[in-house]
Amino acid sequence: MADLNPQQQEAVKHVHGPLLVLAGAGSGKTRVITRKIIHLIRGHQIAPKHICAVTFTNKAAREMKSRVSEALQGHNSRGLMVSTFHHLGLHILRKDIERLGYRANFSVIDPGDSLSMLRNLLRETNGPSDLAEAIQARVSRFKNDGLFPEAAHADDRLGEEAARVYALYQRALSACNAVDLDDLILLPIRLLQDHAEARYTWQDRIRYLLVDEYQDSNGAQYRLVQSLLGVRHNLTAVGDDDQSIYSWRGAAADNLHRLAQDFPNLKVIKLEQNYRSTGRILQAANAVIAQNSHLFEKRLWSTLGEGHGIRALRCADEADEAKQVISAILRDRFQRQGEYRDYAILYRSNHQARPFEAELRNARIPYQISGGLSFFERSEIKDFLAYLRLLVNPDDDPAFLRAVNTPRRGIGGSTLERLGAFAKARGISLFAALWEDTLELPEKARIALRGFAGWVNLKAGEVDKAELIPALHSLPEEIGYLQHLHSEGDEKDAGRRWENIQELLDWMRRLQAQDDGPQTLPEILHRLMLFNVLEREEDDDRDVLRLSTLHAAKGLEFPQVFLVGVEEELLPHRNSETPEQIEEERRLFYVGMTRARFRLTLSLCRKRRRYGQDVHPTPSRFLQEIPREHLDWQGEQNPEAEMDPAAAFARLRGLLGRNE
DNA sequence: AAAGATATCTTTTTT
DNA sequence: AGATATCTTT
Repeated sequence: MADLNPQQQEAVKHVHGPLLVLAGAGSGKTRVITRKIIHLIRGHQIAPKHICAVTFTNKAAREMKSRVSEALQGHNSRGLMVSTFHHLGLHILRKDIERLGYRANFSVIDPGDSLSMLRNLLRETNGPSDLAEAIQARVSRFKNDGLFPEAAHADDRLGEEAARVYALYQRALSACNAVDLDDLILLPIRLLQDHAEARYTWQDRIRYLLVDEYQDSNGAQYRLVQSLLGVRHNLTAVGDDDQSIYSWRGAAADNLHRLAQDFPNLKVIKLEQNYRSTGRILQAANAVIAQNSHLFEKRLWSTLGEGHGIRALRCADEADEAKQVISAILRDRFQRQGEYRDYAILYRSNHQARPFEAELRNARIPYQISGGLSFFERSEIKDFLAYLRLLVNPDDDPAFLRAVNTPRRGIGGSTLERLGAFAKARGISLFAALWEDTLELPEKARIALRGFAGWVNLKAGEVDKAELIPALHSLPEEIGYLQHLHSEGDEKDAGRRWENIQELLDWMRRLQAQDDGPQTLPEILHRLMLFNVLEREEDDDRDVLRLSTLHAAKGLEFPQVFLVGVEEELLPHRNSETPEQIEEERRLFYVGMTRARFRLTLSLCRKRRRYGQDVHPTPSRFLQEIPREHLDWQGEQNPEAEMDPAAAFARLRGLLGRNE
């Protein structure tokens, strides 16, 4: 323990009772959790299966797990649970969902399917189907707040409508034997609340619960944590209210505060020594975040020396910004003989990545980008997964609808509509409905439907018995998917899509080959549903430059960070209006700054294209919150930055002349 | 059903 | 500007 500071040690050694660790950026919080797990296992002889650590992302979970098992070497870490909240929920449901009236082969549907289900429900009930997205967000919000349909209320029209549809939606899901992402938290709450036996089992199983990024947990997750703790209260919550950036998703940073009320004997430890950033970066970040109101006071300090000031780059436009940033990276990398992975380009919203991607491709620099279009949103992947889902759970209506006519089988819209109405009236799935003899259909349609359904049944049995992966490999051919791809687009496109399917199969094969990897199709499928990108361990070791949103950068660190587009309307984002929203934007900026170890560069543009029109952004207000002595403007002088934005804007307009 | 023309919206952030 | 949805025409 000699390599931990006194506060970290205290946190690790505090084993019994509730503990809150207020961990500033770069204060070694992941280390504390990891070490505590090891301490529990080695020092206190706790069986790994009684320890559960919850992280915010899959990646963080993977990292933590590998660090623990590395340190444990001799000890077996089998049974140790390190996962996201959603994964934990899935784990619980896999064991106990039958108590809630679902069957064990339940599907997890993606947000796209959930949206179409909601849209259909709205259409059927003459609701505002054009507002399906907004309603989906509201329903999701209910769920994130831990509210079941009967408890969901709202005081506006849209909310009322959402509450109404929420109930229908849950019923529809249950007819399909399916759950959505939010249910992975919500249903376990219901399970633990209503089923004492399950409650005791899980409370006995999870004796030590450690939660990372606690400031980003939402109401539902808070309730889940409470119900898992039971009377034991062995909770270690680690978080930082200054890094709370998910309130739009229902996260409540005052979950940190609620802990103090819920547990009078809560022990609070602050970690204020920063091991990541050099002094001037930290001082600048401190100055910025000092503008916010705080739940807990803390002040980060570092012993890494003063370091460089923060470099500020003024660029002509977004293309110039990309050019300047990337040539600065190239120059620096050459001088230091460093690696691409030492640099990250961070931005507020995804679309800002575009000019950078263009520039990087141009310069043939390898890069990795966060977010954007996910692998699992590609139509060929969705199609293929729909087949797999159907083999596991034929009642999965969204999967059925997708698979039944891809490739075309001559089952038209009117047939499906009639089938849908029949199923709805009886509260059964489409698959179940098509076997009913009372269903009135043209003979041709009936034969087509039952032919397809018969194939599903046959194949499901086959996949169950035979060697799994070979059986799946033949699937795309068997359903004529390759042909389907070629009939849809050009050669190149079809080839790429086919490769994507092969890649997915390959990924499944590797998942299965892992030590404690999923073995059966349902297991593999459940695992797949919780990823939005194909994540591979090898990816973490590649020497590539990182492009990332500020949100996705949380928890990461880089020797050098380029935080781009530091302009009003972008950061803070134009939709952020209330003081609370501005504070969240400021935290986002703070999170970005504190990712940097020894060099932080900010950039902003004089001109930018928005919706095809030129705009002249003003420097972000956050820029002015950085003490001037820590800010080094590059190139020409920047009087604008010191001016009031309106004055700067007027001056810019003058400089650029008439063209608006 | 498919191609082509036109209108409309887009840019928050994600497990 | 570029992508996507919707409408028109064959």
